[in-house]
Amino acid sequence: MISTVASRRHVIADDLRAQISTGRIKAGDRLPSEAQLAARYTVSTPTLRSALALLQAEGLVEKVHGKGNFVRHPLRRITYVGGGHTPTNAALRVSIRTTKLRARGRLATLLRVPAGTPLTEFLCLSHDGTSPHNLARVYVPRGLAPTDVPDEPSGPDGVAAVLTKLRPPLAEVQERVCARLPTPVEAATLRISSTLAVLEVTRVATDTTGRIVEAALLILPGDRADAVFTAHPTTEERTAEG
Amino acid sequence: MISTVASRRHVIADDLRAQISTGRIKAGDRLPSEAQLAARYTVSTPTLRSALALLQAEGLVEKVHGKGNFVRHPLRRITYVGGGHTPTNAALRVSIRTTKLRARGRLATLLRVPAGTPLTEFLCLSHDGTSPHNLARVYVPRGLAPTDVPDEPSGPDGVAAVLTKLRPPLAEVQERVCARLPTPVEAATLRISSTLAVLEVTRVATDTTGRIVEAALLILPGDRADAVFTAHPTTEERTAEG
DNA sequence: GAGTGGTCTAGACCACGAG
DNA sequence: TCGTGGTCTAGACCACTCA
Repeated sequence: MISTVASRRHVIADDLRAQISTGRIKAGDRLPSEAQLAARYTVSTPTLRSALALLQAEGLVEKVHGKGNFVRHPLRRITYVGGGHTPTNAALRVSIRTTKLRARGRLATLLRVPAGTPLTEFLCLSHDGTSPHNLARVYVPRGLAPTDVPDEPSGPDGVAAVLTKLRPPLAEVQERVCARLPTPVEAATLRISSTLAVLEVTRVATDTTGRIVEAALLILPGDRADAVFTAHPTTEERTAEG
Repeated sequence: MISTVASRRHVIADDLRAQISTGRIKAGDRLPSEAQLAARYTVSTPTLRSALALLQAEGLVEKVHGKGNFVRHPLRRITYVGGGHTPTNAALRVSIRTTKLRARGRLATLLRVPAGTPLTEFLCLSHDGTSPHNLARVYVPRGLAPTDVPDEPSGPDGVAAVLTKLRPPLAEVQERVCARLPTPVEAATLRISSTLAVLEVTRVATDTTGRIVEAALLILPGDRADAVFTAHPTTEERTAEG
């Protein structure tokens, strides 16, 4: 066996987890201070903190510097639907920042354009209620639809319209998914613990001429997001693989 | 700004990371002992250890109790191809354990069968060289193809044959992907740090009659795995969404 | 300023691996 | 037995929040 006598932090984490899931500590509640908890469990503060770290990594507890440890609200699950469907989730509040830049390194490779190609970046942060729920960076070559992409799209609808215009000729959407820990910036933006895994979706859309018209990098918090992909092998494989 | 003066552990982690990526410390090498490193960086052991924890979470360093910290070999990337393709990767060594069990809770829901339905579980552990590279649990209702599923399939080929027999009538494959930290068992099985995120793929295959013929739970180590899904919206959406 | 978490120290003791 | 990592302690000092 790996575990000898179950380390103290796990015992404490299990106890707190049970109290949270049974409702003895409710969502939004502040936990007792770390000093109080340490005293209650008769452990030192570092040990108590390492127990809380486990709960943080599960997304169950959020630490707020100077205020305390809080039980997170049970969050609505996020389902990312793959296959090039437009994510027209009207319930979300989306803030978008548009930036012009030029393709470099990884981005140039993704879009299969030479380095230096002018791009438009849409940096989208979706909010569900008060908490951020996903982070998306969408890159579109500026040469593609120059008149369709205004410098300052009028809010979410503006960008949605732009993206929809790119949609009809789409021929292939490839989505690459990986799991990793967030970068410090991502953790701060999504307000998640830096020990909570994220789901990263890299989406590349190709039009009928084989040209890449969009690359998107989506970051979804792992505690409440999953991505769904549906395939119909019998119909699809006839065309794709004979 | 969040970071005031970049905590010591990050400075140390950055330094070690640079030494590893520039080749000054080579793959497979043992790092100096934690006590030596702590002395070199003039920090206490807990601080030094927390720096190593960062590298562990990235999959860059592996700790072996009683022996030391080792730089992991750059690992071949694993690409899981979605869409119901048979993963016929002959380069992998696969060990399979077959178990008979009955559907309960989550499994019954997944397979849409009543609780108590007899199932066959294939627990597959793939190895690429010496290190484990993915963990799969495949569940097939026993009532489906009773004569096709022998009690003890003769190694990988036996199971591959079984799974292939289930393939022709497949109508839909749905794959749900999420990111999370591994369970202690998964971490031990895959020999990864419990702070290294994994990619979990839940695959459900339906035949032409709408019955679920297979549910699979795949666990892929996040440091080297990603899943790829390809869709052809213009052809697919005509049939799926009109 | 009082209370909170964030980071770090200097050391103790235990468990594992190899000789 | 010895060197390694694994866990824990009892405090120190700093940074943030709020009154």
